[in-house]
Amino acid sequence: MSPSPEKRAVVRLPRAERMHQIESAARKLFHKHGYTAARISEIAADAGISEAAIYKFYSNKRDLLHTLLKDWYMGMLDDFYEKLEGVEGARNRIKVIIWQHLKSIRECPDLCRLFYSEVRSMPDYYDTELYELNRRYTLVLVDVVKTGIASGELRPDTSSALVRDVIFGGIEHRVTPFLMGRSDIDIDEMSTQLCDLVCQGICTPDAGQDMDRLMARLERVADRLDGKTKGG
Amino acid sequence: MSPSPEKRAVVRLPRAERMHQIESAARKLFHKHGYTAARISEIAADAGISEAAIYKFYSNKRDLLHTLLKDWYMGMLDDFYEKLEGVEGARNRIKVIIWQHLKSIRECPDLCRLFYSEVRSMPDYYDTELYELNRRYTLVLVDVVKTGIASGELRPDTSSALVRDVIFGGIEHRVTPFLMGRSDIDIDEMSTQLCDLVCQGICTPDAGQDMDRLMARLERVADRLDGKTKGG
DNA sequence: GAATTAAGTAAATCATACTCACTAAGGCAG
DNA sequence: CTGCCTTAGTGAGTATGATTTACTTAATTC
Repeated sequence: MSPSPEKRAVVRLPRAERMHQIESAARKLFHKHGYTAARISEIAADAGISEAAIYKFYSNKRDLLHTLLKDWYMGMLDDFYEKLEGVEGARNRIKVIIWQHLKSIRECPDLCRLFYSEVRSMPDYYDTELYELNRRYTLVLVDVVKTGIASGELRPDTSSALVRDVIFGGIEHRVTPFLMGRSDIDIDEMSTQLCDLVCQGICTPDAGQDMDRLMARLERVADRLDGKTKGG
Repeated sequence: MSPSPEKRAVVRLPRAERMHQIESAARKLFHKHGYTAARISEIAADAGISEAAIYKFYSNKRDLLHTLLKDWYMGMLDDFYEKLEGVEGARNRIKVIIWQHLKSIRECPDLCRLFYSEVRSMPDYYDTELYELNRRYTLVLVDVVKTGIASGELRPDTSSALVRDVIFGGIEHRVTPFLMGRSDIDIDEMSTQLCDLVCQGICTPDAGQDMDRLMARLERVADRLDGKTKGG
């Protein structure tokens, strides 16, 4: 009945399908063990193929990692453009960018962490496609800031690059405990707080609040006088 | 004259001295090749000993890296306390912290980069002494902000943790091209810009003593009117 | 000057990314 | 239907580099 040394039939899949399986396995195991500790052998086993087969699709382990992250980044970029559509005003647009960025992180903390720890700090990062994608991504914010300066909504001496670094760098630090699995994040609260912090610095101050307070006080005085004179 | 298979005499040094040599070599080679690509064998050769000897002093390659970075961090912490002495006012103290942090980075970009890329993102970072040192380091800023809130100099709804993340995260991003050897940094300009950006957000807006004077006058008027109606 | 400690080594071990030389499935041209 | 050719897939390596082991010998102590 069952031929003894049954040579398990080799399962062959179309290229795209197999790559999808490999990438799923890689993502799972990079997440579980981290990039360095994740073993190609384990990824291969999980994808149902031999180690050597991995190298038919990716030139090396790093290339596999970059493939995962490029997909993620391209999705995030699309989200930016989509969500910004129809939003007017520099402050509102900045808020959307912050919110959307936090949402992407919340959805894929594993990929985000891989990007922070394994890609961005490598010596050859500036030569990678991911660097280019990241540039395009952060450029969205830079352009919003520049437009805001031109329209007069933002201080003319604002450094758009500094705003970019403060926002993306601030988010990165703020989000680290979450990426390490030590806490959760409240996207709405965090985006509001950060946007307020940054904008109350870079928005042209509309001394309005003070004026409001003054008016309110004046009104109270007037009321008092009114009441007194009416009553007396 | 010269004995042929001359067995090169083994040079023995006191522990502290040898460790110093190893750490110098390690720093040099970590800088030259990056942590992963730096070879223990090359570090050993540079320090004038065999590979195996390294393990008499450090439990592994990572431990050697952490030793370098702990020294650096401890020096930075001392600098903070020293430079803050005698500086009054939240805004001035924040400026000093930013300036000093940038100066430390400028002086040791190699160590800074190792910390960013090799230490902070490791899964076990939270269990390391470096994590504790980093906490103490950033706590200096957090305390300054809290004191500033208490004294009324900073907005009462300021999140000290957010300020910390925005400042240290912003600096990290701002400084990355420099760490990668692609640009220089102007400490004075950068610290002024960043401090202005952050403080004009978190400082209670003294929309001018002008406004205050105006309001004081208004109050006097109100009081006088109050007195008049009371008296009359 | 014997005993102990500690600096140092050479050679083995081990883990793991990556390569090589090969097998065979299955679409397609004739 | 059949032989060819592209390509998914494999098993058995190779290479490299961190760490371990078992040992040697210089310095220190009593």
